[in-house]
Amino acid sequence: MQWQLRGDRPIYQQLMEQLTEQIVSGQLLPGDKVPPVRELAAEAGVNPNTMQRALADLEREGLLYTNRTSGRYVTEDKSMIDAVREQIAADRIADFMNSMRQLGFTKEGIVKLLEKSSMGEGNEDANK
Amino acid sequence: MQWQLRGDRPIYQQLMEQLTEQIVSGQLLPGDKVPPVRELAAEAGVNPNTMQRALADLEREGLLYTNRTSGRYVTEDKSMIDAVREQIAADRIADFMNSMRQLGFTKEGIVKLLEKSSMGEGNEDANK
Amino acid sequence: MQWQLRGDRPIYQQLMEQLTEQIVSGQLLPGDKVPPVRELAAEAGVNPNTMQRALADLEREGLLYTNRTSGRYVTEDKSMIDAVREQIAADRIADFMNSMRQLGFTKEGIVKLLEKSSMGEGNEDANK
Amino acid sequence: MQWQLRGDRPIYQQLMEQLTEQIVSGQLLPGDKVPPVRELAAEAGVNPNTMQRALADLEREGLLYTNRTSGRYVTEDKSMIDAVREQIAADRIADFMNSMRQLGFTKEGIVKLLEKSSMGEGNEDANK
DNA sequence: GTGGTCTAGACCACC
DNA sequence: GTGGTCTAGACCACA
Repeated sequence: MQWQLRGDRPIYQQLMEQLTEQIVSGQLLPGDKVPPVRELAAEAGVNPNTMQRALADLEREGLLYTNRTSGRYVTEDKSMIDAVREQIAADRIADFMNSMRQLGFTKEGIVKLLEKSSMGEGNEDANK
Repeated sequence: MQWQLRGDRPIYQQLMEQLTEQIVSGQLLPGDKVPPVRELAAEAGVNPNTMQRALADLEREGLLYTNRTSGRYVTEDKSMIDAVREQIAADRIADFMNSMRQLGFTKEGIVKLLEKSSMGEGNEDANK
Repeated sequence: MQWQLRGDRPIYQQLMEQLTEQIVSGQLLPGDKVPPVRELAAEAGVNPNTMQRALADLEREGLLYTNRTSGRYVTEDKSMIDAVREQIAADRIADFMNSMRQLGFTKEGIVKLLEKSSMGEGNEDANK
Repeated sequence: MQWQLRGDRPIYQQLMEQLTEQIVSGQLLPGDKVPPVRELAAEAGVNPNTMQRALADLEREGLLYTNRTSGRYVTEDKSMIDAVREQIAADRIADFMNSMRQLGFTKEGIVKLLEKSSMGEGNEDANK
């Protein structure tokens, strides 16, 4: 996994976001084992405590669970993962719409532009 | 005008972007006088040289022009402003679509969500 | 404030419990300023980070809130404090009842003994 | 029998308490033979000397007696067992009441809560 | 080898 | 001076 960290926001937050993206986008599937804290920390180039905090916070959110001695796993509650994905999508849509409106576009105008735009194929299952 | 500057990218670039946004969103109209460099620089809390560079670059792009004796003005070439707005919009749409696709959404799914979303009223004139 | 810490459970948990007791018992009133993290940490003889964690967790629970530069305060939501007190009371009652039942007492027998027992005066307001 | 031992208090004390609980709760009846020291020690995972001390102390209290040739037995003096149970109950009640009063409850409030609480059925015979 | 906790010490933003 | 974050390094329980 590749990590993109910037100094302008708490690192643990960025780690949480990127791990969440891995989960909601299906790169980490329900029930999958998450690599050990120390391994992820080394990968991301952060202190193990920082990664630990990110994982613990995701656990409080319900996206992960810990099996004390065997490691951390992605939740098997697909509806929770779906809910998180829908929330993230809603946030991004709101940001996007505001940004476009700032440029003087209306909702209808945006939809028209979007329909003309090209895009690679997504996962149909995600659009329930 | 309120300026949002961050230390992770060239300041003059951010100034250019925000001035461009002012122009394409109609907060600065074609032919409007742009405030003096020193005034803008003070407002933004940057060195006048930095603001000067941003304005000069926008001038090279054609969005501004200088009347040596009376100051800087927004271009009166509306088609150029429109072209810039369309370019910015296209970039934002591409970013947005990629980001949504990463979450597992298809173009059709995104359009559906967008149509359901609420948004304040935009300027119809902007959607030529 | 006097702190009682034992090595058999996480310290931050014990700190949370004792701070919670301070709040639900009215020794810290709604809106009261909580002493600075570093001061509490020194008082309790723990690392500031450990006290910080306890306070941050209480904040997530809603018992405290932070005013970024001026310090931490007890929530002014009295109903939340009441809810916590009722929960703690319910837990203690359950433990007590189980322990007494283990000794062979029935609920009626326990109530009878309790009525005979002596106790200092409590705060009537707490028994709404 | 399952033993719960912690490192923060003398082991023999904890053994005494748990054996006493067995007796006053009727899991060991008056006149019952107590298993051999070595067996109990093995069960509890403690040194036989430690278990021996616990049993000797209970014997001094009168809850056990030794028949030099056939082993240790629970006392047949039911009134002594009852007295011990009442003492333990009184202690637990006092602790409980203090703890609840600390939360701001009055004796009357506690009794009310207790009456509302649910509890499995106890042994009526124990409430003389 | 796993996650969990704790300490010590540092730096930052904010006002 | 306040809370917030991060690093480095250590120790623990558990299986």
